[in-house]
Amino acid sequence: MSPTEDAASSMVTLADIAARAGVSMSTVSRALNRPGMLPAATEKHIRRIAAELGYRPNRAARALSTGQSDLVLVVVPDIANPFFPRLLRAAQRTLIDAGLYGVLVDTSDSPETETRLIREVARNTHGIINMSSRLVADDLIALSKEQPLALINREVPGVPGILLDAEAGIQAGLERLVDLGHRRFAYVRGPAVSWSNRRREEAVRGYLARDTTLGLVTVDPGDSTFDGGVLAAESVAVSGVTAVQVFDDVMAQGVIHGLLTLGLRIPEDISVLGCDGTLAPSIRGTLATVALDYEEAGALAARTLIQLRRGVEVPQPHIRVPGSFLPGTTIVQAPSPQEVTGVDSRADVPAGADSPLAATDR
Amino acid sequence: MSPTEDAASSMVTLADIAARAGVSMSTVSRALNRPGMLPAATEKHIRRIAAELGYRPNRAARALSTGQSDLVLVVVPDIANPFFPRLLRAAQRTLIDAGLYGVLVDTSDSPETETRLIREVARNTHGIINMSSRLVADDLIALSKEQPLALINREVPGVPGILLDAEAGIQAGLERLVDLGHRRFAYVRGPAVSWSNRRREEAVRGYLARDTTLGLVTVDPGDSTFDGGVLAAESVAVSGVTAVQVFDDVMAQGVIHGLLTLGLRIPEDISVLGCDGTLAPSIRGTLATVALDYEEAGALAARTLIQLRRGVEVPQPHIRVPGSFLPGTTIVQAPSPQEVTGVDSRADVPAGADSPLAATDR
DNA sequence: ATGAAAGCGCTAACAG
DNA sequence: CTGTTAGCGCTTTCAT
Repeated sequence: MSPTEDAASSMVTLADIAARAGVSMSTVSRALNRPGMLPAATEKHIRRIAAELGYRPNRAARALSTGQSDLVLVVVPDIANPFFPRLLRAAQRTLIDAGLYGVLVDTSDSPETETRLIREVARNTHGIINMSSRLVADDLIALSKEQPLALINREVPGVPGILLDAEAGIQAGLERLVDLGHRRFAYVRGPAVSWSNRRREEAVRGYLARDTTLGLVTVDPGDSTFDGGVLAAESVAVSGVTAVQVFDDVMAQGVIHGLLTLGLRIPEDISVLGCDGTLAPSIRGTLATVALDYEEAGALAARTLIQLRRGVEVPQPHIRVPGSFLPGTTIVQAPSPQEVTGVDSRADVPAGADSPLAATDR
Repeated sequence: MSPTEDAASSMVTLADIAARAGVSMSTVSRALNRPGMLPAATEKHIRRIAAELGYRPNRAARALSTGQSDLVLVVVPDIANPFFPRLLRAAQRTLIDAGLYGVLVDTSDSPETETRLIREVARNTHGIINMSSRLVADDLIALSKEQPLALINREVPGVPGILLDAEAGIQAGLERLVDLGHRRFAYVRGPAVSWSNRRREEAVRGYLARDTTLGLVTVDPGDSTFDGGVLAAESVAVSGVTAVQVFDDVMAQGVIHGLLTLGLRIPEDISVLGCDGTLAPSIRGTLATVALDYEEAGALAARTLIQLRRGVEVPQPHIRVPGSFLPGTTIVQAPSPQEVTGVDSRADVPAGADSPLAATDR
């Protein structure tokens, strides 16, 4: 059979059912939307007829009447960034199960576009799931006062947020590295504006601070891409570290590529730890990384939003979904001590061609 | 400023503008929706007031009145499959520019779910973009009679479709391989149901048929994943080929992994050519592949749908968007002839552990 | 327990 | 050229 009813039956209206059942429209409406309000017999009768006729509510009419849409705006800076698809999938499935529909909007990483599109689209939605928003906190707070708003990877006071927190995974990875004899580490940064980046650097810094014999160098590439990683590799190479934690997997691939090009061996000379687990399904068993629970986080965001739509106060506004260490072949025993070179300048230096020098900062 | 108007002003209605402008609602409606119908002066005046008040149309009301929604259903088998995000992004941007909104639905690769969700959601949308649909042709034909329908990677008679056609890229890649001295090739298949897979195999077969000295072996893994690729590697290894075209990049990574595990060298012993270019932004410069133009295809699908919504007959129902060969380090000179082993069984054999034997089929 | 009726915001005849 | 009017399909008082 055809996947939708034919044109005629898809236009079945409450009035049609009412006529057929010999009751009024309001009765039909009640039977369908307020289970238990009517005598069980009539309710069942009406529901049967509705089913027979293949009735599907006209959402626009309902929205107009109630002033409440079943549309949820889902905002993403870049759908093609492998960080988002699994989140989207989980959120979308949860929404569908609740009878809600997600309108997907890609903001091209631009706060202006984000503002414009939200303003344009949000008029006709009820609820927003905003992933890795590029807006400033104040805008998000203001937005959350107009409409239910659930954030992903933003920690804004008073606004519910789901946080994909790599800390535990990063620290487990670092622990493994320390056990393997590594003492000098680099962290290659991601986008400065990103909550994830700040959080990850904190995690690295926090873990290494436990032991004063451990050293950290941070590298600030211009660009959080594969190419940025390639560039960052120069700084990593001269920094004398034996292990590097990179902001995400794509950059980590760039770092590896860059290090190999510079004549270093991976992992013999330098161990590399990525983050996100986005490449795992495609290129398994190579890059050690931190796997994030996208399914859980996406579903949580949707569930939070559904609560907010219902007017339920969300008790715990910020939920952290922990990531876990995913071993790989890019991590091995630290090279023997005499091969390790120390560095001791102090300021962070961008990994540009001119100043390919990284610096210790603790 | 806040990204949306405040609650009060976001509820500005046509009547408000009419009152403020001292005209009737219909005049306002005309000024806003039928540019040029009114005297330029009044139109401008009304538009100014509307802008001042921060008017945003209530789409539900408009939909109810016109019987036409500005929602477009976008159906995808699996958002997390890297084949789709860039298509989605392009389609979504084109839709937004046309004032339309995409409701995203993921069918979990299941035709049943696809049918159910389309039936449920399509009632309230006008137009469907269906990517790599799992439905049978008849269902799609039926669906296209109820609502504008644009397909991606499905070739269904009478239904407009955009086809990401890897043929040209595959053939350019094969040509390169032939120039490098390769004579015996394998094709590792993707999902049997997939249009892409059939088309790609055809492309390989068609190209190699030009020269009777060229041989082809096909391998049928159980599963179109990284692991399927690993399994397929066994058959590839024993087939005596020196070059292999794999259905897609993810499987190609699996094949490479499998071949390496079996002790073969890549690319010295076997050259590998992937397809899709999905891994290119993350792992550049390694896998030779066929880059597809997702941006063009996604935009074309959206534009086609927009035409259909306007009642415009689409002249050329099936548009092929050609892919192009993307060189990589997995392709080199064929090993010297004496190293090459021939195979000459004839039937396709699944690449299972029990029968790790591939077969020549032309 | 059920029906009648008003109205959500907008569009589209139909008048003037 | 512009205003009046009647719905679109549904929910929701308010009566009965």
